Amino acid sequence: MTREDRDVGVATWALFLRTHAALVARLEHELDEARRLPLPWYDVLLELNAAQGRRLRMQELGNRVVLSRSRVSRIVDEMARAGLARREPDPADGRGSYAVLTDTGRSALHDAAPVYLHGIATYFTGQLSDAELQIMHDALRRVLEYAGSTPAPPKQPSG
Amino acid sequence: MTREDRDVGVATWALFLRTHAALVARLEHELDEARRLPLPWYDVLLELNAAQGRRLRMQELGNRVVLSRSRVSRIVDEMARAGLARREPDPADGRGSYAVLTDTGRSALHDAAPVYLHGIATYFTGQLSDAELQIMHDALRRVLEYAGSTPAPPKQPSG
DNA sequence: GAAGATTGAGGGCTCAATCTTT
DNA sequence: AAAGATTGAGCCCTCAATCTTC
Repeated sequence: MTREDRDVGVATWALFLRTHAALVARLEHELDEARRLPLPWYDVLLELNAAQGRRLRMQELGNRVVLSRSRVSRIVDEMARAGLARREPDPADGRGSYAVLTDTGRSALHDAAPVYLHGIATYFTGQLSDAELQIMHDALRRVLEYAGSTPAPPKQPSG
Repeated sequence: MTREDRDVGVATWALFLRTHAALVARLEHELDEARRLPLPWYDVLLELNAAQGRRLRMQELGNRVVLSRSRVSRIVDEMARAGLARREPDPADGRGSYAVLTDTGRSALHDAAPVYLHGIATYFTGQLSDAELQIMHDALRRVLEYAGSTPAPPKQPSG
């Protein structure tokens, strides 16, 4: 790797950080503006809707939305209070607890999805060619897999 | 844009979010492990070091590290207490205030840089080909510029 | 005693209000 | 009264401790 290439690497990393910050702020703003919906709530709705039986264990939900179990626990509480989800104990294992999407939640998702999708289409994919998109997809998959495969900073250790 | 392409778009966006979370956690961890240095501190050191006279106005520093003015104000306080930076009033404008890199700060940066650079090289650029890196660089630049150019969610409005 | 989940405590970050200088 | 910066209030998030069930 030449010196220029290394500079491109650091520069790209910096761009990655700034772009992430800008885009997340953007989408959060539009989602809140249009639907009064925090981004993490949207993510939870999305994952629950995609899951078998529209329900997920707390831990699994946390993994998918990239939030700690404790945060998920509180968010599901709030969403339950708002009627978008409800809790259900796991009949097979008394320790486990499910978050289940309600009809209200489902309709909130269908209501919010166009806003979010439009944001992505406008600010992200809209600025990229099909080829770029495909390359980024493959590249990010590789990076993510590597970061996940290696010894990892223990996020919320077992006990 | 075909249906598959749109799916790739959303999937890539999702990967973007997950990869960002994983990588930042990674680098933060290694930097803290090796040098007891929070990532925002590293960023501040970096920007101050790169700046004219190794000093920057609070507002400008905030822009560069993607942090609010208030956060920067507090971080510079902490870093001053740790001896890595100091404050200086702007002689030309009594309202303004500079953050200035100290020798200690400079040496802390030189100490920490290899750790950070190594992390980027290992987890990010190391997983990408030169071509991919170049494409990502150009693509992100375009996305960021567009997100910045458009009416924007007012981050900390003027007054 | 380990696993799933929740609760308590605390840090990071932003917004709004305030203070100072122009 | 506007601009630069700091302070006060409060949300979001995680870690550690705790409770319950296996």
